[in-house]
Amino acid sequence: MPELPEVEIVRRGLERWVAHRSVADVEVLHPRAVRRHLAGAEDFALRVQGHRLGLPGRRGKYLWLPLEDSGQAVLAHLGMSGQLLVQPVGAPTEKHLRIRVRLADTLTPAASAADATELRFVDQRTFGGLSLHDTTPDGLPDVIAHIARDPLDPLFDDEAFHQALRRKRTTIKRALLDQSLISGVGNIYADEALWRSRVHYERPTATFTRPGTAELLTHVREVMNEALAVGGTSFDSLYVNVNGESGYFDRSLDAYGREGLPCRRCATPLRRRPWMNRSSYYCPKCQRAPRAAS
DNA sequence: CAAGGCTCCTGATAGC
DNA sequence: TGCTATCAGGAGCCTT
Repeated sequence: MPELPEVEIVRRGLERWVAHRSVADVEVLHPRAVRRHLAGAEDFALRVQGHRLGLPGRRGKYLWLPLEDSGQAVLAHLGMSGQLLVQPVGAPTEKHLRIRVRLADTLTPAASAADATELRFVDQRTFGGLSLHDTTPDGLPDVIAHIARDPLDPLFDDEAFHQALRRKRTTIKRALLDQSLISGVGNIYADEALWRSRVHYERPTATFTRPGTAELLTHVREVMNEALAVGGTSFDSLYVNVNGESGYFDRSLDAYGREGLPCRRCATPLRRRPWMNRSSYYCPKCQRAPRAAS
């Protein structure tokens, strides 16, 4: 399930293999994979083809490919199970191939047709998709202007984040997953960062002290950087990076998915609690529930 | 306006 | 064995 580190790995793959190439043709195999396009998938395809692709950008879990000289960009979100694969032309079609982007040129003038590759969007659960948007003057697709910077962004404002927590009347895990406050954190890394910080997921955000917020951000960054260092997490075989290679960070998870297994700090069995139609994993001893919470 | 809940989707797995 | 129920969950959208 791609979170910031996984999406960044994909972005780097696109930069290496797809940037500066031109779109020859777009084939949409599943209409739902094209998002927010009232004119339909066919119109989306027509508008994208013929353009040269610029350097891929990323904000949080969104990534995009600028269409040069158009003021527009193709925005991608991988959802839960989405993959952007660079595959040899003619490679067997994936079972859940949704969109195929044929590229007009090869990587080098000397490359033969046998080396030609294409970009494929593959997505089993179709929570993800591609869309086309105008870009703001700073190059951001306009529809993601509300997405906050991520904690690895040099311009992320720790103090502003702390003040936002103080103002909110919500709980910390909800805040970590609120992409308008801090982007790139999903269910897995939220649980990991909270476990490292010894903070219960239902702690009210308004109770955070400045040092407490600082420690939490430190752990969010640690978790993300460790995942980046090994190329992202994968544990259900649905996520692979842009070249189809699985990550292996899942072996390093301390909280997520470890219900009943001993806490790596205190050996207390970890618990899983239903939470917002998903699960929260935590150590009942290290991460004490706030008094107001159940 | 803020907060929280609902919903989209498919496949693996558990349970009977 | 084969069916059904449950779970996975990002984020737009809706309700309160």
